[in-house]
Amino acid sequence: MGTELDWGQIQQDLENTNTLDELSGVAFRLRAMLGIEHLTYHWVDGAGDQYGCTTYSDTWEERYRDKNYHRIDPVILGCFQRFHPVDWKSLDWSGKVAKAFLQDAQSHGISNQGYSIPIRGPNGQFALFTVNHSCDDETWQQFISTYGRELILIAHYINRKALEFEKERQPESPRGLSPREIDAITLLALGYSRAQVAHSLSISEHTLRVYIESARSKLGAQNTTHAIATALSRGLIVV
Amino acid sequence: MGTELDWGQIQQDLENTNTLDELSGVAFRLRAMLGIEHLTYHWVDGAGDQYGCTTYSDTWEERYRDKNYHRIDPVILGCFQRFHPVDWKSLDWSGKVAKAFLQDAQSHGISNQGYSIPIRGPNGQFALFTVNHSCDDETWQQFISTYGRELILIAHYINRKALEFEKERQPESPRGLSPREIDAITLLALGYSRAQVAHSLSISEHTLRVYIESARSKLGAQNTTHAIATALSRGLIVV
DNA sequence: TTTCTACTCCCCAGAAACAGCGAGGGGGTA
DNA sequence: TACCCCCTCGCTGTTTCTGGGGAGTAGAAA
Repeated sequence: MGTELDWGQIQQDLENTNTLDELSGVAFRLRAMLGIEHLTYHWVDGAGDQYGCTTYSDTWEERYRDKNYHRIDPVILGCFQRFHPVDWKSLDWSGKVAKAFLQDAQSHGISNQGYSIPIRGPNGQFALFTVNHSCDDETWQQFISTYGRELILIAHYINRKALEFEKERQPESPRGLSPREIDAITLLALGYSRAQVAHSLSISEHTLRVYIESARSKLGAQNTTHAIATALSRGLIVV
Repeated sequence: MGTELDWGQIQQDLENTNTLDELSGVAFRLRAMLGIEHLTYHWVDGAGDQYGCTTYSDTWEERYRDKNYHRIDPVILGCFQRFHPVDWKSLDWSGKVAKAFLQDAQSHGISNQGYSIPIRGPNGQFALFTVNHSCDDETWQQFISTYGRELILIAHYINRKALEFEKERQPESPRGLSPREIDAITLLALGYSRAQVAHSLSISEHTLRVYIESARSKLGAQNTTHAIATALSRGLIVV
């Protein structure tokens, strides 16, 4: 494994990256710089419309998507509730499905040591940056303590780049919700009924419905529950 | 301004920080290390229940809270929609309220140059790390390009510490949901009606209701919408 | 073996949410 | 000034959800 990263080069490299495909090249070059076996940036989208760049095999990538593994992968589930980087060893692999997943992963070339960094952006965006290698625990510990800070920064910069691409992909500007709309759906998300919300906000239930309706249409949601879920996952409201 | 940060010392300092009050000490020491006038970590909570650590005057801090400035502060509004760090100059200060806010801030000792880094954690947590100084544009540019990466890391580590404090404040042990229950509420969160969900899962609508009911009671939720919001914010389902 | 949990199905009546309509006042922006 | 968005209130009927109840299977855990 190398000893020091050339940040000028990394930033230059990212600067010259203009498409998602080119990001894969960055992944491979970073892998070489770090001297590890695998490196992945994975934008996690609940709908399964996920992408990123990886040095894993295409086979595994496809399999992961086909099997909807992002719903059971302990790495994703664990990181989703954490802020700090996570060593795979500290995750919960006790479940039956988790064990089967682990076995399947290893049979597709995923190494035993892993370290994943959760990254979050606006509107509830969530991504994972992962380094993966096969070695003993001590060597791995050494690697993490040497490169821990650098890995956080790499995760940050790659995500920044990915968000740029995303912005180009969907220039739709999701209009924000008005304060009253936010109040309304926040209280609904807290379990209040319409009547209770209307009372809390000191407005009539009819008025309340107008807010819910407009929030729903702004969010492109099918129904109230969908609107709440959308607002939550976009980070428009906090419960 | 200094030239190189001693990360060992910074991490040690954070390690020894066990309360929110002690975090203020860290802020002052970091300010000295960076050789700037002000430094702020600010946890932004939609409900206004915000806290953090700052080297700003208590007067300004109180005023900020009293006036609910977090609702109009262009720094917060701007950073909330961005991922990358933001120089205050690139924000939109054109509004009337924004100008008044800026003037008020400067009359309370806030310097002209500012650089804010948005940070996000699980469950929609959002915080800002800001450095503030008075100097000309060129000097400031120099400072940012020298310390940009370090500032990102400082923001990361302080936020990690703040989240630890927060977790101590509200410990909870959520029982997991069964696979069928997860399927059910996930589809509901995606906007499906009961009938559609039942059809998708190839079960009767009656059965579906049992799942929703049991999920609701496990989550301690008042109604279906509440259950979905709870599951989402606990990271039990992903949409 | 017993016990527990997960999964499946069924009934009913009342409460709540839904969809779509219209209308007026206030405030800021162009 | 005109325009747009936000906030507020109103009506009606239809669809859906809610909250009780009970009951049987299979598999895993104790």
